[in-house]
Amino acid sequence: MFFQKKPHINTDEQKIEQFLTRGVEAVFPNKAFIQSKMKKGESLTLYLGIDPTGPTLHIGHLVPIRKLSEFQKLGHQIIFLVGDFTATIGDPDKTSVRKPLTRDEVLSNLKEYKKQASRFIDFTGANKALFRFNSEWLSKMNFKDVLDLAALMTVDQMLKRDMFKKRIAEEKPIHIHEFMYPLMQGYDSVALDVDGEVGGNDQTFNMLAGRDLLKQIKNKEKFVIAMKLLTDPTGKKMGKSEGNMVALNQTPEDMFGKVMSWSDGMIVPAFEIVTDVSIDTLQDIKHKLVGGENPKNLKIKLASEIVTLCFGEKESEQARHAFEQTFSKGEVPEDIEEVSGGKAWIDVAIEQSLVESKGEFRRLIEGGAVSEMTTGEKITDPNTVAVTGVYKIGKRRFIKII
RNA sequence: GCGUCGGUACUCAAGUGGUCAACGAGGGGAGACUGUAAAUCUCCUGACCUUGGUCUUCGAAGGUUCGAAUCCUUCCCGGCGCACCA
Repeated sequence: MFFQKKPHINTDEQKIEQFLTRGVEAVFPNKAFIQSKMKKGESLTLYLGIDPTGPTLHIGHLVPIRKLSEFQKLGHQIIFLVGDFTATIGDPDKTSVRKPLTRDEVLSNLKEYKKQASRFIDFTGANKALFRFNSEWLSKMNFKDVLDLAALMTVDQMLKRDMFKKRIAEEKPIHIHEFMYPLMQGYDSVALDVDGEVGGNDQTFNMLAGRDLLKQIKNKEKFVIAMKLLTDPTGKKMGKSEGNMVALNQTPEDMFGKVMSWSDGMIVPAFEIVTDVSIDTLQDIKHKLVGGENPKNLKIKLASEIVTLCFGEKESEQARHAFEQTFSKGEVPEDIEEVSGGKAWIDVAIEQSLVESKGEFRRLIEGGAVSEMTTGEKITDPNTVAVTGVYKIGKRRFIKII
C-alpha cells in the first residue's frame, strides 16, 4: 500500500457518461454500478493488461489504452500491466495453441511498449500510471497455489469459451495449460487488487474470469469495461495476425497510408473509437457519408486525426501532404532511396532489398510493375542496366537511380 | 494399452506410385479501373539459372522401386472409440 496525496477526482457526469459509453462494447456487472462509484468521487484503480507478443503496439491496442488514459485524466489510478509471464505461456487461439515466446523475445518486445504507451499515458507526475509485470506474482506461485486457484473454476465454465467449443467441434486438441490462461490472467486482478479492468472485447472472457476470482478470493466486485474492437466491415479484427494492422512504430507517412487503405466501412467506427472528435462531429460525418460526400475526404480527416494522436499535428500535416503529393497527384515521394545505377536492374533490386528473391523481381517485371515515373516507360527485362531516373515498383516501392 | 482416422506450402484444403513445385479457396503481390477504398476482370505467389532445366519441399528417420507426398518399417504428434482407472 502506498499513500500519496491523491489528486482531485473528477465527478463530472458528462465525462463519466462519456467514459462509460464511447467506444464501449459492454460493461460488467452493469453501468449503474460503476457510475455510482465514480460519482461518489471514490479513488479507483483500473488496469489494462497487454501481452508483449509483438515488437510493437498497434492501433488496436490504442482503444483500451486511450480509455485508460481517460480514466487517469479523471484523477484515478491506472496500471499498465505487461503480461510478460503470460506471454511465455501462450494464449489459446481460435485454431491452435499460440506459440509461446521466449524470455528474450518478450524482453525485446517490451522495450518499445512503455515508450509507445507514454504518448497516451502519463507515467510521471503526481498521479502517474504504474507499470507492472505479471511475472511479479505468477512466477512465484507453486503448484499448490495453482491448484487452489484452479479449484475456483469448473471445466464447464471454461468450455463456455467460444474458441474451445469451436475446437472441440473441429476435433482439434485443447491442452490443459490453455485452461490455465484465463486463471493466470484473472489472478492478475487479484494480485493487483484493482477496482476495474479495461480491455478489448476479445478479452471479455478472461476479464470476467478475473472478476470471478476477485469476488471469490477477496469478496470484491471488480468492474469490467470491454471495448469495441476495431473491425473492418466483414467483422474481421484489425490486428497483427490479420495483416491489416497499423503499428505504432511506423513512420507518420506509412501510418497515414495504411489508414487510407482501410475500407470505407471502417470510417465511422474508427472515428468513434480511436479519435477524439466530438459526438457532434461524429454525427456530422455520418450525415456526410449518407449525403454522398466522397468518403476519401472523410478518410483523409480520419487519417489526419489518428496520425495527430500518435505523432502530433505537425507530423500529421506533413504526412497528409506527402500522401496527397505521392498518390493523389501521382508525384514522387520526397524521401526515397538513391542508389547509383550502372548495373543490371535485378542486382540493384536485390542489393536494395526491394524484393526478396530474383524470381520475385522477374515476376514483377513480367507483370509490368516496374516503370520510370516521368516517362512511364516500363522495364521489361530484368537484365537491362539501370539508368538514371526515378522508378516505382508496384504501388508503394520507389527508388531513384543516380 | 488396443483399434481407428489423420499430420501437405502463410492459413484452410485436395492429391493416395510417374502427367506433382503439388488442384482449389483464403491471404499476399502486380496490372486494368479507381479515391493507394470497395466491387470487378486478368496475371503471379519455393529457390536458382532459364524457350528448358537444376536443386530444396508434403510430421521425422530409414527402406522398397528405374521412379514416392503417395507403398513398407520404426519413431514423434494429434482426434475419435474401446479397455484400464489405486
